[in-house]
Amino acid sequence: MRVKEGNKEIDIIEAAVKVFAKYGYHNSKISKIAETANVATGSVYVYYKNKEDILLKIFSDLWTKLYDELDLIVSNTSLSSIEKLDAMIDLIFDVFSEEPSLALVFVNEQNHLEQSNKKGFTNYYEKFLDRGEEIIKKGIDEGLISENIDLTIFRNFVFGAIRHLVHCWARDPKTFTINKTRMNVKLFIKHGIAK
Amino acid sequence: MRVKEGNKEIDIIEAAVKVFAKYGYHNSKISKIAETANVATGSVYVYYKNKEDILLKIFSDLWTKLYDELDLIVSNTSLSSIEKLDAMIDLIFDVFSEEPSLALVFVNEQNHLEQSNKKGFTNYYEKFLDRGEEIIKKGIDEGLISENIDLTIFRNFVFGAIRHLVHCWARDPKTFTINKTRMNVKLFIKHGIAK
Amino acid sequence: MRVKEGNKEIDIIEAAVKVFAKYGYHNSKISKIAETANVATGSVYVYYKNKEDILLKIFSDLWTKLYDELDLIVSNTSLSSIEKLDAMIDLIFDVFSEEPSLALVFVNEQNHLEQSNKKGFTNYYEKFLDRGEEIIKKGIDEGLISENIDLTIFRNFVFGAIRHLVHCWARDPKTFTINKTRMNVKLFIKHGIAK
Amino acid sequence: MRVKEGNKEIDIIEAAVKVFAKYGYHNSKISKIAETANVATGSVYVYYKNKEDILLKIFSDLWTKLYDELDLIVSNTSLSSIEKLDAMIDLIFDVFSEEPSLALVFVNEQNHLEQSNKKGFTNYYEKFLDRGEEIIKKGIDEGLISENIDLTIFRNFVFGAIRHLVHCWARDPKTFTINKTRMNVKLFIKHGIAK
DNA sequence: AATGAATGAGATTTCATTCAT
DNA sequence: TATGAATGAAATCTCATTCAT
Repeated sequence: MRVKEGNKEIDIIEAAVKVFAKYGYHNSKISKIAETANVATGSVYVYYKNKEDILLKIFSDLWTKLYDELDLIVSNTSLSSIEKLDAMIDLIFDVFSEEPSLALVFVNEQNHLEQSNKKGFTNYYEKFLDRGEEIIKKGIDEGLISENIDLTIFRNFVFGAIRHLVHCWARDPKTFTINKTRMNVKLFIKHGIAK
Repeated sequence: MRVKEGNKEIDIIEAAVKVFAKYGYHNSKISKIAETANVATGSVYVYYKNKEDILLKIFSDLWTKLYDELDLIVSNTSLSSIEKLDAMIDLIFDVFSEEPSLALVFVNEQNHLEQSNKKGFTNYYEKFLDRGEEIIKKGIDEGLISENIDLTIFRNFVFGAIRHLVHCWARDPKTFTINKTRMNVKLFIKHGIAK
Repeated sequence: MRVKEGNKEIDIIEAAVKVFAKYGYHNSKISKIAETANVATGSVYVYYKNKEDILLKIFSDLWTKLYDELDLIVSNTSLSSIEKLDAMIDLIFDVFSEEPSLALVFVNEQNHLEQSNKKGFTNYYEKFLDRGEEIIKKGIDEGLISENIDLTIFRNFVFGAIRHLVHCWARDPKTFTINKTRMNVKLFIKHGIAK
Repeated sequence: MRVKEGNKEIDIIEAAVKVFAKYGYHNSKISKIAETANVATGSVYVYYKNKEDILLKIFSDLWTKLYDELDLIVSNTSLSSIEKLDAMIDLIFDVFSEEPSLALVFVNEQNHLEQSNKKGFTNYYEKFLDRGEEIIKKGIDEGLISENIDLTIFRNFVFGAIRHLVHCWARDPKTFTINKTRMNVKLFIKHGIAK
């Protein structure tokens, strides 16, 4: 259990996630974030260099978490490649379904950060995708997955697809039920839609 | 009277696509767009109400074009559903591969517009997806496509996947060759990756 | 009878009176005046040097008209000073009651012009007041009007009072009926309110 | 924290009165007001929402002050109605003679505010006139003032007259000496000019 | 004379960031 | 550390005026 004991550094991040999710990065004011975090405007700059730095922290935390969890899956020797693939998809949906605001920020602002190409962010993001790619490679080696696919393309195909569906879910959770969505995704990825 | 030489209305849009692609919508200054279009700053406002109006025009033009072309495909009675699906994928890649800047704007700013939810935009975008969905429905009826898929989820799955790959291509055309990319996409969508 | 035969110079003035009355001088756009006059924007500048020039023309026309009519009254040897005073008051109310828009422009923008202190305007305005002052002087000489009044103060007292009442009337003609208003004004000026 | 030295809120208002008086509301730039107040441009917006808000504050302060002082006069049981009327006239001249700039702003911009009809302003202005009207009503009841006058017209007659004279005084204090002016005004209002 | 597209100077306003306390 | 008043650079947008036709 996390106890809320006035950790401003964390409060600010949590507030920023909410505010960025609601208004978008560029329309979010530092003063609004500070207010949401119950902190003075100036205090934000005690913990973060500037506005972008906050976004950077959000994403690096996110990808670190995703990476660490993915690592457990990949390292788990009792799972087949296909099962790992499923587990990876579940992981992503699980992480975001806990925090819809984070999902929105992730979807809307990831491009922004990629453009400014900060280290510490790209690192973890790429590492995550690399780790996911290992699953597929293994699957190919084991003969479970087709050898005719381009791994780089595939991983971005999946990334884009899931990101957009997370977006859909965050905006309209009734239509895009987590379980229905993830089930379909697994199906599409593994078997496509052709009969 | 002073008469139009050239076509400033179009020049401005083309300039805006370039500038938005390079700097992102929020970091693009009207003065930069005007400069790029060889036009005075004020002239931008002769043709467009404000900055967002320009973006709106870019997107509504884009989706109108995509819709019209998709319409031809869907109406073509000599194609099977699967062939139509392939043709739709080709269409998207074709449109963007002609204009990498437009591709970047499309990828980065679509969310922005969806949030402000302007008419004239959402209309065409949704209509395009609706039309694409018809292909799949037909395919299901014809027994070519699995009946176990959720159409709404599927269309967003594909939309997100392709959008991200277009992005990848625009940023790194060497790695994400148009042909290799579209080939893989068709494969993934139809057959998935499982053997 | 004035025949409307496409005299742009006049059309523009009449349009300007309407537009200034509705939006105020500073919020009135030349393009709106042109539109109202059924004339192209550029044509306004064929007849008037700039925006202020239009206002100047409105006021100089107004004061010229008022002056000429007042001249007739003052020169009329068959009227007593008191009757002339009454006639002057009637004159002002008559002129404005014909054109409520003009009344509003008069009230709201006179100060603006006085500040920029253009000739051709101040001239007629001052001449009008001078001519009015003659009536009072004569009345004093004839023993009809108190000799204890400061003429300069009096003329501005009356000017300010009537101007404001014209304003009241233009904004709320039901409450400030022309006849009731002018009757009261005559009473106040001549006899004050004390019993 | 950085703490208020001096009082910028008041400094800005005082600067605005000067600047509005000199250039008129529409020709006054925020940057000029800020400069005059020895404050950064942005600081103006810390205290006031926008330019009109500043004007609003000036007027509501003014009318509040006038109202409060008039209240004392009206409530003073040792004065006759006629004496109260005189005191009211004195009050107005006293308030403005302390601050010629304020007088000019009052005269030139009151209409502007009436048009945009903001609350907090109209309230106090109308309340002041209402309170003044009470004096007249009482005077009528006491038989000191003629019962043949329309109160609404009268109050606007006086308001317009005095406003314009305040204007004359502010622009040319030599000619329109406060004392001479107020003396004449009292005379005109009470006894008119007829012998 | 008439047009209206084009101009560009300039003003308002915003808000990330600073810094004195 | 914490504050929040103060800053001022920067960007959008307006519109009077111009001028090529």
